Amino acid sequence: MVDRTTNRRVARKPATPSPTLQDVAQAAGVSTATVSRCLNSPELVVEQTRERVLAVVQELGYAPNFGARALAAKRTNTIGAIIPTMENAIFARGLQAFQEELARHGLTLLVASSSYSPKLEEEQIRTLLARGADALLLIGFERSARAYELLQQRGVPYVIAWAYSAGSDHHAIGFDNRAAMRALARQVFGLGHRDVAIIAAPMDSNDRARERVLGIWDAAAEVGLDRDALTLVQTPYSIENGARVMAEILAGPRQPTAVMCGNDVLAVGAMGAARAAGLSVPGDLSITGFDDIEIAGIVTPGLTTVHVPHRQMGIEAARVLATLLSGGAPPVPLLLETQIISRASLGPVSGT
Amino acid sequence: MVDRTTNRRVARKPATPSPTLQDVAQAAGVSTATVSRCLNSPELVVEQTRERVLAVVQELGYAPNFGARALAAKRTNTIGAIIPTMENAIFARGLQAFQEELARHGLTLLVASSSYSPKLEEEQIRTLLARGADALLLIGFERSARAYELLQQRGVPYVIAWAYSAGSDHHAIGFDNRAAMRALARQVFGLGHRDVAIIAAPMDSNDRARERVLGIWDAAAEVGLDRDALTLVQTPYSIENGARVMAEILAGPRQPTAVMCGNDVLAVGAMGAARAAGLSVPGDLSITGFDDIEIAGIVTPGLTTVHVPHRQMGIEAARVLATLLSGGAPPVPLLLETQIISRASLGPVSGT
DNA sequence: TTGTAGGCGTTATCAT
DNA sequence: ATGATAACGCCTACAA
Repeated sequence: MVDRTTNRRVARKPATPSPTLQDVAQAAGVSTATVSRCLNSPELVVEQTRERVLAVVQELGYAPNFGARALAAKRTNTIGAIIPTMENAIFARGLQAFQEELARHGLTLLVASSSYSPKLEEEQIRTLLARGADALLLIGFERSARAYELLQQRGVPYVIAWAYSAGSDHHAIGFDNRAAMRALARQVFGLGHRDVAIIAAPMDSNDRARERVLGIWDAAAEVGLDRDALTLVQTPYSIENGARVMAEILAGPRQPTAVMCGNDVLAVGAMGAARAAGLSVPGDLSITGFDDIEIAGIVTPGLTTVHVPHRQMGIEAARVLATLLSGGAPPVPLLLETQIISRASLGPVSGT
Repeated sequence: MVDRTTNRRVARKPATPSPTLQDVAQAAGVSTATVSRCLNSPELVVEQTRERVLAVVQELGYAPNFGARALAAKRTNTIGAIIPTMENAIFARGLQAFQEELARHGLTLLVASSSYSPKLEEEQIRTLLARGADALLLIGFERSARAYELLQQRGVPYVIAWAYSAGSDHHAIGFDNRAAMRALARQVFGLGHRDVAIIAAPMDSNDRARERVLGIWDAAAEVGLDRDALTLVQTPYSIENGARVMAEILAGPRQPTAVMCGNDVLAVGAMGAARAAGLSVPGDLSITGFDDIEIAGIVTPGLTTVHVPHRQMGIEAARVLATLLSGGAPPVPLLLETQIISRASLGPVSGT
């Protein structure tokens, strides 16, 4: 394939196309049906034949053609997942665990990302279904009615993760974003903070972001603070955005004593900006995050945040789908526990 | 679909299966061939017919069946990418850019991860090919001869990224890991460091990791240091591993004045551990990374590292594949420039 | 236990 | 410009 003289690749189409079931069958001296069985229901074929066939399969490096298989069997053993973004670590760990558990059930993962856009998400759902995904993992409840209709109409099982709602009709596996953030906010207010700013992700079309802000407002109300008393800025998740917004807040008229961020990525950025502005954390300013991703424990000071059981969520989600696909009893929505991780970034309001 | 009385999902298979070309054709009063043409070569069908057909397509929410299409057309407009891991941010940005550029060419991305295992990578190659990937993105040169044979035999175009080798037969788009790390190491030695430890990723089956260590050894030799004089520890990429290994080094007999890490993730972990041990960076200990991912600029002190043009690499890789697929001239391997980013984590050796 | 044969939804080649 | 129709590679009753 390579012309060694000029050391340049020779563009040429395959001399050897992929071997097919036919090829294997012929080489093994059996019918295609038998080869197919060897691969899909080995127990139906007698040991001797099976061994011979599998040897040929090995030798030829045969791999079933996915399209053909999907077409004939009407299932692909493929699970599609649509996550808002692959850029930061938020979903990475959960997805990894999801994948590992799927593999344990003989299922393959197909990932797509929606960039937090409902329109794009719907498109991705369509794409994944056309690609033959047998089931889907979706993040959060919020999406167009059309998207839900599409799923129901096609009868595709799906599970919603990263969010939980008690009375929901959907299979869900997640945690209570609002309650978790409320608990954290109580701590913040309990330490005497009253000038609190919120850096959240864009709340339209992101129920998790919204729920978390609601949690803060809940706690604010408990100490008699009006929600309008809290500065609220929305910006897409990224370290840079967190830093930029924090700089803007610090340049603004009201200096908060604490900044609660919608997630760790924003918080880490905010912390960087605060430090760059010469503020000490938590001396001059307390900062909190959400998620407890790896960097939360690495930054200085350590970030006080809410631990989310990402891996467990991924594993449970995979199990739910596996159960659904094998016709098992539809499990009940599962609520996982979160936990406040107290590190140094949150301290009492500085005495003035 | 949902029984509102008990508020429990009713498990049932679709009343409405996905509409097929047939359905559309029938509803529009044309043949399936015409519908197909409307979708794939609209210019071949007269406007009036086309409009009618497309209206029906809309109405029925028709989406072509991927498997059937792949089977018939023998191409999928899908590009497979096999990256070592999705867990950390190393490949995230480049992959995102890759994806965006692919989309611009009407191509879809399919991601698989190999967990840094050559065996798994080969398996993934097989899987992606079976799934009909028209071309592949691979990371680094090192893989089994079998894997390369498979690719050549099938005539599947592929491009290798994150690495570069001058005399290579492969389409590659990357940077010189060895030279880049050598340049950084020269700075380290230039600042007077002689007790230098290396925290690298496992070097078997990871040419990037190996090249980077070689670069350090190159520079060491230039100042008359034997490579054995440098402590070398290998550990998989993760913040936690970086921290653990650093702790071990600090507990060991020889205290380095500088630690060069194979990438930023390890470096950030190492920095955390150093701080936890009460060392000041760079006062007591200098630390360097590689990649220049986001956290490098966020940690305290900022991490001195090598900037890799991830996005550009992703974009160029996508262009190469698009060109290859459209039968264009095979481009020559492309070498991108890296750049040393000097932040605070690297300082002169403390005077004793 | 194994083989035969029909069909899955598209594309593409011929005709018309 | 459009319509028949033969592949494409595999699965799965059904038969033997």
